[in-house]
Amino acid sequence: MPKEKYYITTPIYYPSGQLHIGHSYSTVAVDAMARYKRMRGFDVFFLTGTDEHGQKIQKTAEKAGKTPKQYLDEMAVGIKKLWELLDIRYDGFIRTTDEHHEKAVQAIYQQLYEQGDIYKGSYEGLYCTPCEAFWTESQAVDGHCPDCGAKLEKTEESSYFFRLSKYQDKLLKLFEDNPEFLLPRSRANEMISNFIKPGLEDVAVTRTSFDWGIRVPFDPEHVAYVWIDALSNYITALGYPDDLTNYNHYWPADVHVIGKEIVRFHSLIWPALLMALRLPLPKQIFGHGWLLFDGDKMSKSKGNVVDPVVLVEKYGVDPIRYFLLRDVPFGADGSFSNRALIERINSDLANDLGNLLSRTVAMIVKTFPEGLPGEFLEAPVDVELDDFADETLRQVEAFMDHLEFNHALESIWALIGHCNKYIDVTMPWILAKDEKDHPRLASVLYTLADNLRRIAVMISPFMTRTPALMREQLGIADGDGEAADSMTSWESARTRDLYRRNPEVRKGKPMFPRIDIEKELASIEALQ
RNA sequence: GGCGGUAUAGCUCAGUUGGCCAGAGCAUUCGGUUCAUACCCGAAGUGUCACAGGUUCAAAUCCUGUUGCCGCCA
Repeated sequence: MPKEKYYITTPIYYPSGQLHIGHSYSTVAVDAMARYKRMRGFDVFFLTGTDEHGQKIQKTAEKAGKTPKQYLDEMAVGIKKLWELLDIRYDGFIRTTDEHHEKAVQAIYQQLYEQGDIYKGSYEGLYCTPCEAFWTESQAVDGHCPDCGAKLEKTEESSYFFRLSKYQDKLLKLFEDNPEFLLPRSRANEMISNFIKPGLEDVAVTRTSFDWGIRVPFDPEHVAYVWIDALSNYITALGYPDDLTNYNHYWPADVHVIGKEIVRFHSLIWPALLMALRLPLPKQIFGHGWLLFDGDKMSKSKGNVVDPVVLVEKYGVDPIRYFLLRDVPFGADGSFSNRALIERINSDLANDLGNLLSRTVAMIVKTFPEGLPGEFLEAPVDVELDDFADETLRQVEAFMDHLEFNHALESIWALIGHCNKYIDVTMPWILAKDEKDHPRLASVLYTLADNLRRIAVMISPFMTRTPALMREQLGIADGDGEAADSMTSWESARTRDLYRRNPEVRKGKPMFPRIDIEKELASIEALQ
């Protein structure tokens, strides 16, 4: 049976500056989902990339004394390095300056123009001369530029428009017929009452005020302006319109994961564009919240941008991935702070998971240096813990269906808590004292080790290094191959009692050393 | 200004269609334990559920108004 496909995307990021923890957040989330689906046997295509045109890129490059292309090539290298650092395993990385993409965008413009979905008009707005940018009435601060503060002038510019208004009724129907098309649900209400119902206006899709962009084929004075160029990446990355092999296989996307600031473009303009092109629509758009810093929006001007590279170097990939996915309810805004991060690391990773592994392995090594014996005496508490793990797995799967990463992790940690409690109840250190209790002790330790094995599988979509570290100590083979797969695949988490007899258990270093929070915060403070 | 969202323990948040003394995790305090990364287990809490009215036998949950914060306004 051929595998079912799963196509998931991140936004394409705008590299006018270094990416921060907020970008990492979207990408880590998509990576976790992609890893999960791969483990569930899907044929996954995970797309990410960069949006490389526009005036801001042009100016940033100029300031750096580089050509846009030079500048962008360097940025793209940096971004790929960041994803490598965070163990992001994407299948495609599109740059909107890729030759294929540029040609595809031109073809799309041409088609839309020919069929009358794009027409010539003029764009009126408030223009800021120093910034060379247009602003709307509402964006302007007292008639002045919100960026530089210069006085704005009313200006008109010739522009081509996309007939968004024509698709108004179809869009309304789309939202009404598919309550899961745009999540969270509140965003859909916003789109309907804020935009669709008052009446959609056509959108300007070309500019003449800058030239770092894709030339519009039917009018060389104009370059493509963001929407069509950026949004179409989701299909051009699959080869559309020339090479349809991947496109036919993967499109439509199963989910576009985006930040809430671009919900409007993805849920209105993008479907309308696809309708105009007579292509299938994505199944779902998920607009997640923002990662705030101490409750404040991150911005360069505030100087509170959190650099993911620094965090990973300091604390490791898995703690950062864990924090992002656990602490922030996907969909709502979350808050990053050094204190919150360290508290999570200490309580969840060091105390709960790390210590559980540590105490289990230590007892096995101490009492059964030759490995767990084949004969042991099972008790109802053991079965009860295994049942709990079964239920945990079911919950994790249900939560993942709705991209509720934080809840999935919460469930797994409830199982970890249950294991710690199980140790208290069974009191293995007492059993160790008397040799005649050793069969019972073997069962207790076996139950713990087997559940740790299952936990290692369940956390695999979220944490990329920890499962291997756990298996190493538990004496479970890792890596590819059937032998390893039987203990590490998602399906193996469904099955209990897989942990072998006489494993080569060895004590390792603590996976997550406890951090002295006050000292750590003080040293961070000192750096600033 | 318009539309929408949100306001619950020190912190981060759950609270389904209104119904037992309002919950979880973390942090705090106390007790237990000692296999373990001074960890784990247990207990104790603390709350005018933003404010003011209203509907109801009954509201954190519905309605109205006010205030704070947030997003969007092509």
